[in-house]
Amino acid sequence: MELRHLRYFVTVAEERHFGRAAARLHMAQPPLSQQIRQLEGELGLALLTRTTRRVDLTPAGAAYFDRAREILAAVDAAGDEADRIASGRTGRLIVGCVGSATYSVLPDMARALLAELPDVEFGFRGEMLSGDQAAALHDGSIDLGLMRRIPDPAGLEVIPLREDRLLAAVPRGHRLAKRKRLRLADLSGEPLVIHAGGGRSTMNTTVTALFDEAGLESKVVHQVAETSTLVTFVAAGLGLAVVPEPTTALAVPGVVYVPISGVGGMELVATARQEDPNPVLRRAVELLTGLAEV
Amino acid sequence: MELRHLRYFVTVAEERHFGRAAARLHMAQPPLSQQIRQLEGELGLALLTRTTRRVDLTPAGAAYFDRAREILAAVDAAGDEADRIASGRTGRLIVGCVGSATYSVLPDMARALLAELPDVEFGFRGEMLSGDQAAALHDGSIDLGLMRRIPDPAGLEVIPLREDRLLAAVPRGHRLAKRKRLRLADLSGEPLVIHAGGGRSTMNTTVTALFDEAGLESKVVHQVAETSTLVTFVAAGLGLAVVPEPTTALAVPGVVYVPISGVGGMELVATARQEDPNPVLRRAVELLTGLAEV
DNA sequence: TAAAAATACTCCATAGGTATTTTAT
DNA sequence: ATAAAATACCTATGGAGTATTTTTA
Repeated sequence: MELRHLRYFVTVAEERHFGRAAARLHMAQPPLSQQIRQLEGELGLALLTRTTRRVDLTPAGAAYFDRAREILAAVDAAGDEADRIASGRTGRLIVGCVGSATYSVLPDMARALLAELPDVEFGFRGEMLSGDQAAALHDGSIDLGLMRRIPDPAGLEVIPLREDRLLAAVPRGHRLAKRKRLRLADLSGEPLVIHAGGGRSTMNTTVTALFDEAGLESKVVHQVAETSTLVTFVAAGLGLAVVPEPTTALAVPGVVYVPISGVGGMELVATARQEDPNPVLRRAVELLTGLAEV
Repeated sequence: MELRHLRYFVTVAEERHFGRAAARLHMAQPPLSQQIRQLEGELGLALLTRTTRRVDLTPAGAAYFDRAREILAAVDAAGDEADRIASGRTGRLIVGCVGSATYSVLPDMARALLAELPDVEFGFRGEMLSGDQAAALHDGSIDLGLMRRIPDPAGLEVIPLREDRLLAAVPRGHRLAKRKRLRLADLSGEPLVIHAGGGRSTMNTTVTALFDEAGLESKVVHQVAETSTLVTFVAAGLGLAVVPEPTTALAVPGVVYVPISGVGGMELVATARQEDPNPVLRRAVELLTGLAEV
């Protein structure tokens, strides 16, 4: 059976006349009769009762008529849907994000994406470590990652977004809290709260490396999984922390942010599977490239 | 576009391999490739990404794959549904019924029909006058009528079901209530409650005709639309009534039913549109014919 | 270089056309 | 008597087959 049979049957059922139906279908009446008979033969039942004066639907034909119309509409709808997806107007996009960008960069980006692609279904996963995002990109559980630059982004496409200064998060009242700026050495010996996750966490690796390279002692008193917890711990006076600038969006009372001089910033990048054909991703990448240039 | 394209695409999408898909479809690989390309051409978009090592679905292709499977399943389901309807296993049947049969014959029949045709959707309309049922059959608002035999059943098929004796409904305590049987003359001069509806009501016509033919006076004090009201009025002592035997199923306290001798019974028949092709109706008619013979 | 899809061509099955007959009102 | 569907037969489009080339991992 083919869609042709359904199209022909629907037209005959609408016209209740083989001649008029054939005209509407731009074909002759005999082949139309043949095709309808062929359809009835395949179904093994009568869809129409014909006399020379009347063509009528049998009860089975009436039900089949309804179904056939639904099927033909579904065929059209499937094409339209595919078209919307292919053009990037509809689709799904799961975005991962590191903790430090979850509270300022991610909301801004979500706003921009939703404004530009209103019919796209977005999923946002905050507080993901950069290394976990790379794995999630490969296994397909996210389509786009907002992460720190990682050493080996094999098979991944990297779009630079911004460079974030490093700040020290200091409890109000601490001797360093009044400083306009400070140097890494000022933190030497101070109790530190750092990100958990070891090598999978870029913040953990970076902070540890900075102290090591400068030959300074890092006295880690706590390792926490979420950026929000990190800041809360500082506010509670449990220690100091080194954070990228967007973390200041977490304006927790009792925490003061002081820029650290003499250390490089941390790059925030958007990452996607290389040559991922998802048109929504392509449009999102274009949009992010534009935003980064501003 | 034809179902062939959907079948081929679904198979390729399932196998992710043109060669294996072609084998499953019992055809060669080149024409399969051609048909898929033709489908993509008609849709104006890519459904698959092919290399010599991998065949993958594009996002649009993944969506189209889901839809195509739904559509193919719908095509099968439509055929199955038509088949069930054609064989009378599924369908709709609206049954009309006269008041006197609404309370005993109709429930028995409903039970029998539902037992035999469990997937059929029945609709029952009780308390319909025979004339109204004939009209309802012609305009399609009922498919089967349980009615009294009418004089001119043009275009209708009539199946005799049973002959109902006529009884007098008498209030308890009335002088006739103790009689084993009575004659029509005993009712002459008594206050009568009869069915409303004039010529459209067979009960009305029959009772009126019986008195006229016997040259007896009929003293009609009330005309009511429902059989239940008729019996209630008798119970309330407003008058006597002539009713067919199945009405006794309405065992209202205070009403005694006494057989009337010397008058014919009233035939109850099932009526349907002549040559109505509805298989459910055909099966119902068979069933009723069987029941009537018992 | 080897596996797989695409291309080039050939063939025939069948969708669709024309002429005519049958059927029901 | 007539309108309309069915039948008979013919034509030709295009779906499917075979042989070969191209591509990429």
